[in-house]
Amino acid sequence: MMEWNKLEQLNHQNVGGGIYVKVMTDEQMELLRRQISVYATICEQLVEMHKAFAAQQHLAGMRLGNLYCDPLVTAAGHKITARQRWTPTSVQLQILERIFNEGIGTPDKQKTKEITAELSQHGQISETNVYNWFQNRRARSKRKQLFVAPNNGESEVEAEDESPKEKNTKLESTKSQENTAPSAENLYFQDPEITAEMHCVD
Amino acid sequence: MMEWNKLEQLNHQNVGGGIYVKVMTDEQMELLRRQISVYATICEQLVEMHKAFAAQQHLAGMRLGNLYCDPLVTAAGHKITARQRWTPTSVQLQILERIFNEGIGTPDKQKTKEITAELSQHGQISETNVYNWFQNRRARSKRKQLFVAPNNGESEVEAEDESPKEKNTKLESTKSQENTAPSAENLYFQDPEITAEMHCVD
DNA sequence: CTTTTATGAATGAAGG
DNA sequence: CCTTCATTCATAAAAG
Repeated sequence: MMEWNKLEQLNHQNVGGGIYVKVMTDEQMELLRRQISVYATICEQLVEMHKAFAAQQHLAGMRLGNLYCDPLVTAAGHKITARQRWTPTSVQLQILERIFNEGIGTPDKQKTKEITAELSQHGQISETNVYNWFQNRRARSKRKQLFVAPNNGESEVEAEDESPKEKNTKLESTKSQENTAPSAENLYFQDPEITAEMHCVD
Repeated sequence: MMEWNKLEQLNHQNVGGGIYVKVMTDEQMELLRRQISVYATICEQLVEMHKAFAAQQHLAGMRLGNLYCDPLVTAAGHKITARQRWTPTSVQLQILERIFNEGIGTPDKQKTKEITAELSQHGQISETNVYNWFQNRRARSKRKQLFVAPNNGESEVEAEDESPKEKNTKLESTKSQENTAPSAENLYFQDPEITAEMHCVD
């Protein structure tokens, strides 16, 4: 497969002392991840299909057992495609949190650059990371309030909270879009449990 | 299996200009090849098995075709979960992506209608969806550049791109949309290039 | 090691 | 067109 040959030729980098190593860009990494993932999905589909056929008629003759058990595949299959993600260091987190609180919440493009610059002194980080962080922080902070607000207030339910329980409720804000699937499917949606399972499947 | 996060930590190399890139050792490369080839083999075997079953009896009910062609059907035979919002099928995505790249970026009212018409042959979709998609695609592609642009360039690490042609590649065909469980069947049949490469892996 | 939770990232849609 | 919000997905970290 040429792809790798090409890779080899194009991605040899002379690192410092004159040693050549293979280098992959994020894009290439992503491509690989996708390719593998495609196979993983195909395998799953085929396996399911086979099960269906086999069950439908007791053709237990051809077992897939050995295929499933291949050490290289089981469990490893999908993990391979795992993708890395940024994780803020505690220092970075403190700073971000501080900025978020004092901050007036809306870090514009310029501000983002500054923040990124400051944080990069404490570890790897990119502007995108900062951008996403604030985006998520804001969204989640807001969502938390929604769970507290609906309550008449007074009493006690202490703000703080994080009561993890109700947090994951299903806001069934199903505003159906034009393409929502047939009504029957909606039933599935009502039950968080099932939904969760389905997510696991894919 | 090998974790990428670890890879990232251990294999980040500071190449010349201070840019970090991911590096793979020959062993890791080899491991990847083996893993991919395992999938390739299993897929082939499963396909063969399925053909055998299918031929053996015309199971009208479960057509292989349906599974492969309907992007909405997921692997496990699980019904598609109703979505709150439109999600392009992989076929639609490919087309959109293609139009975006070749296209001159500004789909006017008329153009949008045409595109919508074409895409609706591959799944539910509305003009609004198309409109939003291009809007977002453009905006994000642009933002990404801004985040990257400030980069002084320097070592332009790696091969990647720079295909002299144009910068469409650069945009973000890069990391993108692939979060959704890839509809394997579609990619499989529609991207011969990838398929071919993978078969050569071993 | 497996399950659960927290959270980084992706993306359709809405606002301005 | 650009920015922001809402929702979802995947995964690192934490819990069991």
